[in-house]
Amino acid sequence: MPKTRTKSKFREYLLTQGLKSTQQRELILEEFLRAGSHLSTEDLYLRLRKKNPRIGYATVHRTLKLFAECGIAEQRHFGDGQARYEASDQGEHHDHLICVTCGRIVEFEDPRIEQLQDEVAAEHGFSIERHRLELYGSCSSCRQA
Amino acid sequence: MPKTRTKSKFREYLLTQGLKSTQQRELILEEFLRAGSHLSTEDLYLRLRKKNPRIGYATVHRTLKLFAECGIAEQRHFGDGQARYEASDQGEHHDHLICVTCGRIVEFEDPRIEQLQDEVAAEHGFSIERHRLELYGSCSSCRQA
DNA sequence: CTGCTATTGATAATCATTTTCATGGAATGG
DNA sequence: CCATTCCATGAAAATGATTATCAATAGCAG
Ligand SMILES: [Mn+2]
Ligand SMILES: [Mn+2]
Ligand SMILES: [Zn+2]
Ligand SMILES: [Zn+2]
Repeated sequence: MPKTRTKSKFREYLLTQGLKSTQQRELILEEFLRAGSHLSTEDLYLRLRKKNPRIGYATVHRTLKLFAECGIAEQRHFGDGQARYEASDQGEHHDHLICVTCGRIVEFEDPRIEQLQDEVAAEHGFSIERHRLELYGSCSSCRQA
Repeated sequence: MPKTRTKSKFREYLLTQGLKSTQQRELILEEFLRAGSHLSTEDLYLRLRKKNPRIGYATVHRTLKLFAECGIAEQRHFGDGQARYEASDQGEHHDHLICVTCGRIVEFEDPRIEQLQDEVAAEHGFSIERHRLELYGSCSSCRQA
């Protein structure tokens, strides 16, 4: 959760994998942590270009995948055709409410739902390794307008 | 649910929309209903080519979208990058268990989960218009192997 | 420093999906 | 039955997101 901790986790990952710590990777991680969650590769790329116009899209893309491999970020898909990333909260899990009008995303976690998912899976002989729950609708401000 | 009913619903839709009933559309619907559920455009296209090699991919694609518009089919995305379609059970809803090893898909519906989703949404001031719940894991046969 | 190797970024390749457009076919009204 | 109109079709190209390629560059171990 603290940015410093995330950064050291990433540097450690690079070390153990024989990868190099570079200016770009530092910059991308810095901006990724500064920016709000659920941003697409393009979102982050555009933000980064303002600070360093020499950064390449491919590098941003590869670095975000690295973040995911390393466990400091998670990839999401909300049905608009592009991958989004968010910083991961160390083993914590949450699902999403998405406003189809304004795009607002609210995170939630409901242990009762998680429990029922396990039950359902067990009834069908499945063991779950991950799941995906997204609720699409309109947020209160969009309904008033 | 009965195929004849689905077919007449489609023909009726074509009529009311000023669209034409064609050999291809009849053929595609026939094969769509015959084939198992959750097939991709390509899956259906390949099946159709065996019977009529002159059919075009674009036509299959457009016709599947027509089915969805008309309400006789629903589009799904299970994270493998391609859209899948299944015949819709008239207002009935279900979610999916997906085996990440063999690709098997099991359908389920749990009113308790649906209920909790509504509660969670209400707590955050959202009104849900649709949702998506997918449980990924391994089925019993894949775990034994 | 030097040299080895990973990384970078411009560009091209992929892959599913969607569009384009010339041709063919379905329906309607003589 | 014919003509006309307009929709549908299918081959091919366009799109958009993602991923691969490759020559030039930059970490880093020695
Ligand atoms: Mn989130
Ligand atoms: Mn299904
Ligand atoms: Zn909203
Ligand atoms: Zn399986």
